[in-house]
Amino acid sequence: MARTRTRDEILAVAAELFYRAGFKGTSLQDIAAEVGCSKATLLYHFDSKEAILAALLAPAARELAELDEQLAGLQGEAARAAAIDGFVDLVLRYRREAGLIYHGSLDVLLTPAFDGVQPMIENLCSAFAARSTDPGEQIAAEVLLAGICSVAIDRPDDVTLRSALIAVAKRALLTPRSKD
Amino acid sequence: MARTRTRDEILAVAAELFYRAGFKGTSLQDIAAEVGCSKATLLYHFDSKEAILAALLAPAARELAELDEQLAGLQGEAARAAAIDGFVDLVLRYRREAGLIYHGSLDVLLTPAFDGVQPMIENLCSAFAARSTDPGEQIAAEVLLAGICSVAIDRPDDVTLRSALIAVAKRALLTPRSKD
DNA sequence: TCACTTCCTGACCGATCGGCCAGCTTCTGA
DNA sequence: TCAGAAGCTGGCCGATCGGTCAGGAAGTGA
Repeated sequence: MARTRTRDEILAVAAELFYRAGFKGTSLQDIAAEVGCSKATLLYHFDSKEAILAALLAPAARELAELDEQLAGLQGEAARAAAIDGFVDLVLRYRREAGLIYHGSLDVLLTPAFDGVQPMIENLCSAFAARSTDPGEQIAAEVLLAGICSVAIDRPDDVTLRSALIAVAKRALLTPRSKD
Repeated sequence: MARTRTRDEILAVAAELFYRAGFKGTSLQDIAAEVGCSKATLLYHFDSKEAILAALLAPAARELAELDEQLAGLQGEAARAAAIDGFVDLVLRYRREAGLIYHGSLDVLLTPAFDGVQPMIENLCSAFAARSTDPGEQIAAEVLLAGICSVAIDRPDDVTLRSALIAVAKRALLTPRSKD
């Protein structure tokens, strides 16, 4: 049973700073100053700066893995619809983490904390594209994935944002293309 | 008349490294090593690391300003159509720079190099939304802007990519909404 | 009370960072 | 030919970085 809330505060502050200033652009001292403790305190609670990042991402990655599992058995439009709903909800629950993925530099993606995430994002993309191999559909899926992550951060109104995100995704991805 | 191509090489290498590793994650020594010169050579050609970033962004920012001007007199669907075409073409011409905007950390946006860019992006967003103040339309516009920037980098095939980006943007943004 | 655990910290470390500077080399045009 | 400009560099600087460590304070339960 933790006796203090310092660990949680570190994570909350780090999430904000990593998002704003980037992982590399945020120093341990930055985090410590914001929390109101020493740098050594951060390193008492976490092994390293990357361990902070990993701990930050763990809950979101866990839920992404669950979504990944749900989608694994689905094909075509069923996969797409489930992916859109699931992903939008996930992004709304983990706004900073999602922003880190798409607003963070690519070097963050190379850290061990992201090891399992990349394949799941690719699976998600495949589901967004209804398992199509058509380049146009794949590109559309990627646009929507990236776009949803990018705009989720700054809008406080979950209800409007959620319905708008789902609506735009469906318009972009669900429009009948049987005439192509 | 420049006697060497060193300055251009610095810019090309910096564009790639800033994109991959972020501005803060790329050191002057990283750039110098890749170019094959000394760090001091970089600083002979550019006043500072940020001056490199500014020089990098200048051409893209110039063209963005031109697009901004073209769009200024347009309303509604005309604004939207012109914005989509213009922006997609701009992004395809400046893939790394566009990636820097959306794949870079927010602290890059706070540098003087980006001073004039932010308002233009907002204008572009307004044009994508056909000047609508409806939150759903604004959100859709932002999703598409971010998404287009995010996927432009890694696809070599301009023709397929261009038509796909324009198509997804129009589907997402142009679908009749008179039934709402 | 006291041994142990948890929590925290100042001081320190070696490495890296952006940038400066004196000086050398190469090129150019009068 | 030569003065000046352009181009480049090794060595250096102060600042910052992630991380280490010995030690102190607070809490806990026997």
